Order: sequence, then C-alpha cells, then structure tokens
Amino acid sequence: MQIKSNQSTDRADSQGSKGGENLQLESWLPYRLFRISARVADVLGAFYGPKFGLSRASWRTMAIVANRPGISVKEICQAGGLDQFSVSRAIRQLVELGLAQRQPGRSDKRYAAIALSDAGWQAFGEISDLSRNIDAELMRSVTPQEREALDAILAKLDDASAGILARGWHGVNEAVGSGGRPV
Amino acid sequence: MQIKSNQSTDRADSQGSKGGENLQLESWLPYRLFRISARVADVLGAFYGPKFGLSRASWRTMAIVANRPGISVKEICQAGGLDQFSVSRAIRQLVELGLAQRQPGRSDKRYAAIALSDAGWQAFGEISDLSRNIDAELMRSVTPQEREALDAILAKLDDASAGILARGWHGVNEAVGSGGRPV
DNA sequence: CTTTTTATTTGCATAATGCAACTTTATCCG
DNA sequence: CGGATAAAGTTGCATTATGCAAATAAAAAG
Repeated sequence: MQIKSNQSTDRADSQGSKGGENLQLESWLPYRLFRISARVADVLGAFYGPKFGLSRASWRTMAIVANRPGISVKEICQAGGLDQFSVSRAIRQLVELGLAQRQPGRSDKRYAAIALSDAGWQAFGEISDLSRNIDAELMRSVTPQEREALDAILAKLDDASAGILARGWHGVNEAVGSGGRPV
Repeated sequence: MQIKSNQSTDRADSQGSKGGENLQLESWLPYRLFRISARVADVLGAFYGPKFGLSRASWRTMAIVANRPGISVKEICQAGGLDQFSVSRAIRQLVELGLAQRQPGRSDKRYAAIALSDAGWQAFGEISDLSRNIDAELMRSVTPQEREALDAILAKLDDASAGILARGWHGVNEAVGSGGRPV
C-alpha cells in the first residue's frame, strides 16, 4: 500500500498574499444556500426523473400548478422564476405524459389554463411525500427555536434577494458606493 | 382601459380537496433556499458572463481554485459538487481565456494542478467584490443575532443535506418508515 | 516489463436554453 | 364594423450544456 495521498503534497501555493481578502466560497452565504438546495434537488430529481420522466422544469411547473390549478403560463413564470419558453415546453411535456391538461371553459382563450390530471395528482402526491420527508429530515437537524428563527430569516433574505435581482449587479455595486443605503 | 386582470378570474379551481395535504412550494425549505441562491446566481452571472466570458461552471471552478491554488480536478469536484467533465472543460475554458494555467513542477503528472494567472486573480477580485457586496446586502437585511443563528443553522442543514444526498431518495423514504431514525 | 489502477480528457449523442418569428385571441379606435 | 395594436403562448433553429463511453497518460503493483 502506502499510496501517496497527494491531497496536500507538491503545491506551488501562491495563496496567502492574494487570496486573503478575496471571497471564501465556503463561507459565502449564497453558496451555502445553493449547496443545500442543490443536493436536495439532486435527490429529488433522481426520484421523479426516472420514475415519471419529468425534467426539472416540468417538476417545478407541476408543483406550481398543483398549488394553483387553472393558472396561466405567465403566472407560472412569475411564481417560479422560470422563463415562458421552458414553461411552455414543460406544460407540453406534462400534457404528453398525461399528467396535466389544458382546461376548457375559459373566457379568454389566450390563456393556457393548466391543471393536473388524476395521474398528475397521483404523481405529485408521491413526489410531495418524498419532499416532505426530506424537509422533515432537514428540520430534524435543527432545534425548534432555530426552525422559527430560520423562517423569519429566510423571509428577510428572500425580500433582500428579490431587491438585488431587481436592481442587478450594477445596482448592488452602486449601493455600496453610496454607503450601503438604497439609492 | 379596464383590462380584465385575469390573474384570478375564471378558474376551475379543483384544489382544496386534493392540494391540502400536499406540498406547498412556497413554504418548502429547499425551495426557499433555492430561490434566494438562484437570484443571486443570476445577478452574479449577469456580471461575470458578459464581462469575462465565463460560464457558470467556470466561475465556480475559478472560485475553488482561487481558494486552493494547485488543486487537482478531482479535488475541485469534491469541493464544488461538480462532475469531472464539467471541471475539465471549465479549466480548459479558463486556460483559453488566459485566466488560469496548469502548474509545472508537479511530481505526479497525472494531476492537473491548476492555479489562477494574474489576469485570473484580477477577474476573480472583481467578481469577489460584487459577491461580497451581495453578501453584505443580504446580511444587512437580518439582525446580528439572526446572522449568528443562521450560521449555526446552515452548518447543521449542510450536514443533514449531505447525509440525504449520500443515502438517496430511497434512504430518505426508508428512514421515515422506520420512525425517522437513521437505519 | 507487463498489468492494473488512477487521473484526466475527448468525442459524440442527447437534452436544455435563448431568441426570433409566428399564431391566436383580445382590445382599441376611427 | 374593421383594420391596427397588443397580449399570451408556441415553435423552429442555432447555441450551449450534460452525460457517458472510450481514449490517453502517468504511476503503482507484481
């Protein structure tokens, strides 16, 4: 045996001087959030992908439609941060798979008006179960007090991130230039 | 004027009966985390994409390399949750853009051994600045106590999500079946 | 010095995305 | 009314990303 681990050998480490003041990925809040949600998305995708033939966009669309049956494409976009093209394609996929249907009886026929079919509710239910199990397992890792705090914190961060998105990177850098207060 | 808002009209709402016990996206923890990090990623991507010609994977790779110069492909994968193909391609892109270079003087020549070039450090610095501004703006939206709590909570959630990923969806559903304790 | 193992890269098929142009339906206005 | 405008979705096509098998290359084992 005695294999050289290599993990830390033979580096031409030029850090320290330059890396110090720079971004530390591991402690950067958005990255920490990303990692957690990406892992969960992977696990969930490994379930609904093979089992129902759903793409990620289709699942997201399905979840939104489940919460608000009869919703239009545009509303789905707003609710899920998706663009209208993916949503349109996701809906087509859902309809082809027999998981959703376009609703009749609309007065304004420009609107898509999507709702889940029985099979769609069935599939959604199964994915929901797994989702809630994951949620439960995550929640189990923190204390009740932390759960409550987290809820409030995420609400604030959600607002803040929406503001950042709305203003774009230019706005963020400007805001700092002006002392951190909104301009 | 008087355009029908459509936002809430004319629904064949079949919810309530079926949607009640099911997943509510808006309050599902992983989705809440996802939304925040996705918005931030969008804003950041709108900066480094046009400005430096970086793809998302290249930026992530760059950030990891910046933190640990001389790192190998495999280590980058582990550190960033990326697969070895994207990392390999990201490195090629970084090298082509003149932002990174393969380091000479390695004893084991199987390892890639990547580090940023001067131009790479420059670019990384600029993206870092924006990243830290975003972070600051997010942090500004919560109280100091919340910041501290959040740090502890995310550490726990990170561990929990790693465990979920390692066991996969099958493991999650099983764990619930056995009463929520690890098997 | 051949065989295996490890690390990384590449080619190619498939899937996701972005954007322009198109269809359909509704509203506006003379 | 009836053509002009606008809104909501859809589709085609080019670009890009991703996933995976197979190739390459260096090191370790025997």
